Formats: sequence, C-alpha cells, structure tokens
Amino acid sequence: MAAVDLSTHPGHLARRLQQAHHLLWNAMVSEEITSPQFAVLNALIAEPGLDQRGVGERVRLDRSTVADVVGRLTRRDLLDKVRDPQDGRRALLRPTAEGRRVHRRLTVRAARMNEVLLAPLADEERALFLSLIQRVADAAERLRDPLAETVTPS
Amino acid sequence: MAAVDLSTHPGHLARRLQQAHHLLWNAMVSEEITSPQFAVLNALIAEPGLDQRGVGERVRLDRSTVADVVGRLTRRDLLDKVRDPQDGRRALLRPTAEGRRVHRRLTVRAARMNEVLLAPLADEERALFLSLIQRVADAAERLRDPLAETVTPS
DNA sequence: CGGAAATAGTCAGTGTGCTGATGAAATCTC
DNA sequence: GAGATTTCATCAGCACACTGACTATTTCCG
Repeated sequence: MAAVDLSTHPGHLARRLQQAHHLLWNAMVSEEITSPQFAVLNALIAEPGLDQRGVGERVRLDRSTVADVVGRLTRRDLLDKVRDPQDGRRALLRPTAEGRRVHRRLTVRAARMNEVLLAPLADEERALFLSLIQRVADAAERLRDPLAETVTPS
Repeated sequence: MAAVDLSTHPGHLARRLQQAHHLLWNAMVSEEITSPQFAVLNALIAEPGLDQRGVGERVRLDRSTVADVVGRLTRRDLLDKVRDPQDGRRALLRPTAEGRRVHRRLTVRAARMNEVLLAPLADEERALFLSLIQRVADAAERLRDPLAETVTPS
C-alpha cells in the first residue's frame, strides 16, 4: 500500500528513455563510440580549439566527466589535445582527420537511429516531444545557474 | 562544418533531462537515497517478497544493477534479503519498517519535486509530456524483448 | 533416477556522471 | 610587484548501468 506509480514520475521515465536510447545507439550507431563521446566530438567540429570547460558547457557535462570522455577520445586518436601556449591552464582540443571521418559516419547512422526511436510518434508529435523535454531541461538548468538570463551580448 | 544540432537528438535531451532531475532530487528529496533506490523500495512496497529479477523487471534495471542497488539498501537496513527456502536460487526481498518510513517521507518530497520540475509546463502539457516519453520508451523496450505482447493471461 | 537445459545471482570490466579536494597557472588588487 | 582570488584541469571516491563469464540451484526429459 502507498506505493507510487512510477510512470507519473518524469525522472523515472527519463531514465527509461535514456536506456532505450542507449540500446538503440549500440545496435544502430556504434559499439565503440558512445553517445556522449559523439556529443563531445560534435562540439569540437562546430568549434575546434575549444578547451574542456567550453566543451562541458556546450554538451552539458561537468569537468570530471569531460576529462574522462576526452581522455578516451584522444586515446583513440579522434582528438588532439595540446596545452594553450597563451594560457597554461587550458588544454585546447580539436578533432583529428580520423575524428572527422568517424563523426561524419556516425552522424548519418544517428539520424537513422533517431527515426527508429521516434517511430511511434506522428510527425507533429515529434517536434512537440523534443520541445517539451527541452523546455523542462532548460528550466531546471536555469535553476542551477541563477541568472545568466537573456541573450549574452557579443 | 557538418556539426549537428544536438537539441534535435532525443538521446541528448534525455540525458539533460535526467541530469536536471538528478539535481533537483538531491536538492529537494534526498542526498542519501537516490531515485533508482527509491524506485526499488517502491516496487517492494507494492509487492513485498519479490526477488531481484522481479524487481528489475518492475523498475527496468538489469540484474547487476539491481544487485548493486539492493546491496546498498540492505546495508542501510531499508531492505531485508533472505534466501527463498522453496527455491535456493532466489533471494526474497522486503522492506523493513525503517524502509517503509523512508519511503513514505520521500514519496511526499518527490511529489513536490515533480511539481517544480514540471513547473514550466501547463497542466495539459504535463500529461502529454509523460505520455509521449512513455510511448517512446515502451516502443523501444518492445524492440528489445520481441513479443511478450498483449495481456499476459493469469 | 540422472544428465541437459533453464534460471537466479554474483563478479569483473567498462563507461557515464556527480562532488569535493588539490595543484597549477593566470588575473585582480592593493 | 606580491599576495589573494579566480580559473582550468586532475584525482579520488561514490553511484548507476550495461555486457559477458561464471556458479549454484532447479527443472525438464528421456
């Protein structure tokens, strides 16, 4: 008695969704490169030369996790990591040629995987689905970092 | 160039949602008991005497993870774990009195937390949000275990 | 009954994800 | 310019989460 229906708990559903995604990713995208690794690679293709802090901001990972993921990617020679000569604290990251190749290949496969994952939803529902999750996640992230509101000027 | 917009990737959004949830859980529900631990406890309050496999089925965790989580809960004396005398392979689990107390307390707090997490959505959107995630997760889980469809007869 | 197959649990190994402590480098301030 | 503060990275420690290998027990079947 007094037990709760977990299907009304967004946290539980989020975990299930992630599991489902993880499963499909392994089956349809890659067994070697994980989805967070792809996200990091993707951020560095968009902005080569970013440091770890910058990557973490873009893909929403904390410092420690970024260091781990970057470590794995550099070990596989998908990333180059060099000390910033201008600022000895920073490690500048950029994708290798191989990293760009892998990224290109996985991008295509990830698109196919997303199709399968979202197959149960009608077209209009898909956009809605994505925007609802994003609104909830955005709001919660804003709770964490107080302000930083509105558009950041150049 | 050729970088992807991760906000169109449900997997990435799922991870961000989970992170947001994790954060709020820590702040508003408990720093000691995690959300998966609560889920396991909840399953055993609904059905005391379940074995680990049964728990894993209910909360969607694999055998190894269930063993980990159950280990932590028994170490904290929130769960009792005894060998099934009828079937020596099984470990029968049931919540302790303390486990029930903790569960009751966290249930109230989790409800408050869910309110905050879903605050950015209007009432109708919340139900929609939950049902969309559930449909996607359900469908993906069905991909994993072929059949097992329809109602399982008594 | 007795061997083969199925089932429950454990263990080792890997990867994500967090916090908190530490160290190194840059910047700010007096 | 020297000391305090901030910033970037690393490390240890914990918790989830999966796979694959292994053990113990039970069940199934000849």
